[in-house]
Amino acid sequence: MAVDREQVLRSAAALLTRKSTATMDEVARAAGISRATLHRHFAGRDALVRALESLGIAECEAALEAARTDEGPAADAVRRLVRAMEPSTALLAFLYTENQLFEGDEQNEGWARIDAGLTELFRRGQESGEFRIDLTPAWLTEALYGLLASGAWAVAEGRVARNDFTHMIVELLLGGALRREEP
Amino acid sequence: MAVDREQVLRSAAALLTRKSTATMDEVARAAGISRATLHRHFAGRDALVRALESLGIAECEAALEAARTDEGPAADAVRRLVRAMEPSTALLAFLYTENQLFEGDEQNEGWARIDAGLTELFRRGQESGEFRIDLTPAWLTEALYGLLASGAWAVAEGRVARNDFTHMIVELLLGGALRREEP
DNA sequence: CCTGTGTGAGACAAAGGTGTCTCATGTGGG
DNA sequence: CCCACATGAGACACCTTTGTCTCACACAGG
Repeated sequence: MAVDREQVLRSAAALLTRKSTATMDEVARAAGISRATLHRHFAGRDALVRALESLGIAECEAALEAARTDEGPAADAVRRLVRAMEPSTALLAFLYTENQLFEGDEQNEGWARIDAGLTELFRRGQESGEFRIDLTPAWLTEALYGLLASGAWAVAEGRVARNDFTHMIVELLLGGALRREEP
Repeated sequence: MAVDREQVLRSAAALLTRKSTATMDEVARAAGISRATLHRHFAGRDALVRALESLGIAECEAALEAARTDEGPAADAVRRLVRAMEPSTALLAFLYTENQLFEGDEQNEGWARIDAGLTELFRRGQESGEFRIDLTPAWLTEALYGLLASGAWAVAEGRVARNDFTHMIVELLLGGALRREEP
């Protein structure tokens, strides 16, 4: 029967997130297929990583779309966004640490669009007075990526409950660790 | 003249942070020495990574010590800690993403001590009422690692000014992105 | 029933990285 | 001045991974 391309990418992402040096053979076995079949669907390791990148970009853009980041209070938009991104975090954590993607100094333009969307959201929050202005939108964007990766990693290692994922990330990103008098 | 072992480790960390798959030859050239000499000082790639791990652990423990995390308000202790860790963040960013270190499922006990120190700091902050209690100490510890790595990455890419590093991380970790009425 | 398509298993050469060795060089200390 | 020692350069075999190929098999559709 025909191989489910997306399911292969899913298992590859899960494996590569844990062990970024996994061989094509390990990736194939993790997907329950043979190395030959894996090669028939993805010309090589590069093609596989590029396909994972495309999948990650597509899911990020879908999440940005679904979260309607240009509507309502920016804080609520961030909450919707993180919730929408949650299923993709394992994949994103892998891609975030795969700095090899930028070696060709020509990073996929999809990332630029996503970065722009996130930066715009934080900028909008600053303009509306919701977010503080001493933390730049670029840093908040970077921090969101980092927290998503950390969260995915912590969940995978069992240090954080999967159910708390969105809450932990959103609350830390928006509210910080300090306790406040008024909610 | 004798090779400066620490300087070799520094340049190796800087290179491997950018390109974790760099070969021994690339590491050697980045350090300005030959592959043969690199091999004389570090038996192999594993030994090199282990040495980097030991260096990272030593610097983290030194930072924990220097920051006196058990003294004064926990928030101030976090500020001192991040400031003390700043010079080590490039190395830490590499080690944080080098999940291969835990393959032998026997992670260096040094990390356990550091984790314990950080967790204890956040726990103390919760107990004193400074930190909110809905974010677990384990998650705050993980988030600190993630933000340090993100920050190091953002600085290396030029997306954040190096001078703002400590401020960006501490303020986001403690205060979050939301603007507050009272300082 | 037959055929075509997709798959698994294995063989194979090529490429790249690794670890070890030798030898020449250059430098600092005695 | 001379010697010991550390280094650089290169050669070498070995190993792992990769990419390709072949062949047999299973299964679904005609």
